[in-house]
Amino acid sequence: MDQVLEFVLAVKAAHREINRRFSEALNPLGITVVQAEAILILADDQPLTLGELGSRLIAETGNPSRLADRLATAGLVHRRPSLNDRRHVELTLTHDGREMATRIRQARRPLLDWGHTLLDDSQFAAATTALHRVREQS
Amino acid sequence: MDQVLEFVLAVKAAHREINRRFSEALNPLGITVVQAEAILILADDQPLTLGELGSRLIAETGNPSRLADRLATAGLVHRRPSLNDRRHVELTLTHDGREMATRIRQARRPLLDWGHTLLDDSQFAAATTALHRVREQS
DNA sequence: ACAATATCTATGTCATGTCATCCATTCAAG
DNA sequence: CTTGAATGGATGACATGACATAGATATTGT
Repeated sequence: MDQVLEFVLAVKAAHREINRRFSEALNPLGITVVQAEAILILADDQPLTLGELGSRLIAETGNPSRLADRLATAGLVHRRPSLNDRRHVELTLTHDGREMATRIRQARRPLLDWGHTLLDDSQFAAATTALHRVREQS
Repeated sequence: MDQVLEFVLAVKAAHREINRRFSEALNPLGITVVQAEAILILADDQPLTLGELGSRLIAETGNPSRLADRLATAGLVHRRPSLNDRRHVELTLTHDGREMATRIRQARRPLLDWGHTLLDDSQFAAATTALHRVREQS
């Protein structure tokens, strides 16, 4: 089979497996993989508007307003219209959201440890570089 | 950042980019990436039951009965209960489905050519091996 | 043969990705 | 300043992935 096609299928398969494992690890916390990503992004860099969060989530199009809905409903995120530009919505973590960020980091640690058993550093570096290449070139 | 985490994010990003490009290429055909995958799988190996198709699509859980619904509605796939075991549904491509398989292969060729410009063979082989490792190990 | 179990598919629910559209707000051109 | 364009977000529509469950059919144990 074409080598590019094999690579593409391998990316798909790895993505599903990674999602499955992370989803399983996050299940006790009652949140999804994407929700966890959003919380960690906010924990690193608050406040963010919906659009900024969307860019960091690598969501090509659209905005994560429904994701923010669910996080707000779950009491993890606070939404407030920006004072400077009332088109913007500023997102910040609530107290529960900050606690959740800590629990997410704890929950994913075993997965990262597992990952380190799969490949050595140079292999990870090479694979990551190859994957980045897909996005860099037009 | 943790190397595993970088790898995981790179897999996500590459997956989205790949899907975006393939989706764009298939758009003129009026089908989605997953539908195209299913059609090519059937073109290679007919007939298949829903469960068999599901395995080849690397869908972890569940069955692609709704996917088959849409392909049948679009007139690309024929569904027939198996005579041996009436729990099974046998899927075969219609005439339109076989034509679609050809058009899918044509539509994706430029993408595969583009892929070959990104990395050389050994780089693809290394990356694919690394990605497979994610699924092999438990 | 009958009953319990297993298998395969269909279907419902929820979260997400993607696309399109609408509305409020802001900015820019005149 | 007023009007038109641009921006940010909300929302609807559709396909999908994942999970759960139900119904039909087949298999197994007795």
